[in-house]
Amino acid sequence: MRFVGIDLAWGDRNTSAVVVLEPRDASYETLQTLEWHDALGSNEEIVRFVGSIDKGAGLLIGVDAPLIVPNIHGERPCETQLRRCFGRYEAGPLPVNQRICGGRLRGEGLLHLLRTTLGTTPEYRFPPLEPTVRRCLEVFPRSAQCALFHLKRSLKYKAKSGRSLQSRLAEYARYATLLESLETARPSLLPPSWLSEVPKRYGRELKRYEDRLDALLCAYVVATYWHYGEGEHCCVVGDSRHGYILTPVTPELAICLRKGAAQA
DNA sequence: TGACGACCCTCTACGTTCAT
DNA sequence: ATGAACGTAGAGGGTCGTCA
Repeated sequence: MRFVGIDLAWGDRNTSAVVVLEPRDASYETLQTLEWHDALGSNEEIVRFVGSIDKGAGLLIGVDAPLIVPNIHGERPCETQLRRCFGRYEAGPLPVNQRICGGRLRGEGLLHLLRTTLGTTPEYRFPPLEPTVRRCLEVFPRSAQCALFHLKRSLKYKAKSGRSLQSRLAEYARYATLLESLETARPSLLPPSWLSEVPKRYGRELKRYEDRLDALLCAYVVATYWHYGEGEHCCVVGDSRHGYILTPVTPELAICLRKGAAQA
C-alpha cells in the first residue's frame, strides 16, 4: 500500500510537489517517506513520477486541487458546506467554478490521466484497510491542519501583502513542528529529514518547501482515511457528481459537517 | 439589517535586484 | 546595458464575522 500526496499548481507556470508514504511494516501503524519531488511540471511528469513508485498493488492519492468541477458559476456545494464549518478557523476553501478556471481545469486533466495510466478512480467509498484499493481523492490541507492539530485558526504561511517574511518563516517552523508531532498520532508519521530544514529567505526554495509540506499533509490525510474510513476521524463533504473534499475532522467538526449535509 | 473587511489560492503585471 | 529571476500588489467569487 502506498499513499501519495500531490500539491498541484493550478497553472502550468508553477511547479507541483509529490510526497509518497509507505507503511514501515505489515502492521500499517507507522508511515515513512519513501520518495518525494518538489519541482514537477506537467501532469504527464507527475503521473510518470507516481507511476515510478507504483507497485501495482494499493495506491491512494490525495490531491490538493479541485478534481471534479461541474458548475459553471458560483461555488460547489462542498465548498459552501466546508466554509460553514471551517470559516471560523479562517480555513474556508476558495470557490471554484469553470469560469474562474477558464474552462481548463488542471485537476480534471490529472484525474483523467491517473485513471487511464494507473487505474486510480475518484470513487471515495471503500472499506477501511482495503489493501488493493486504487483511488485518487481531493483533499484540502487548510482544513486538515485545523482538524489534525486542533488549531483555532489556520496557519498563515502563504505569501500575502502585509505579511512579513519573518512571520511567514515562524509559521513554516510551526507547521513543521506540528507535522513532526504526528509521530505520536495514529497512524504514526516518521518525520522526513527535510522537514526541519526551513529555508531562511524568499525564493524558489521556500516555495518548494511549502509545496512539500502540503503534499506531505495530503499523503497523511489519505492514509488516515484509509485507516479509519468515514466517521469520527475523517469526513467526505459533497459527492462524486457535484465535487467532494476529503478532510480530517474533530468530533465537533464532524457534527457540524453532518448537520450541514442534512440541511443540503 | 446592511456595510465592510478578511479569508481562501493563483495568476498577471509591474517594479526591483542581481548576474553576465 | 541587458536579460533573467524574483518580490509585490491587486483581482477574482462567495461567505462569515464584526460593527454601526
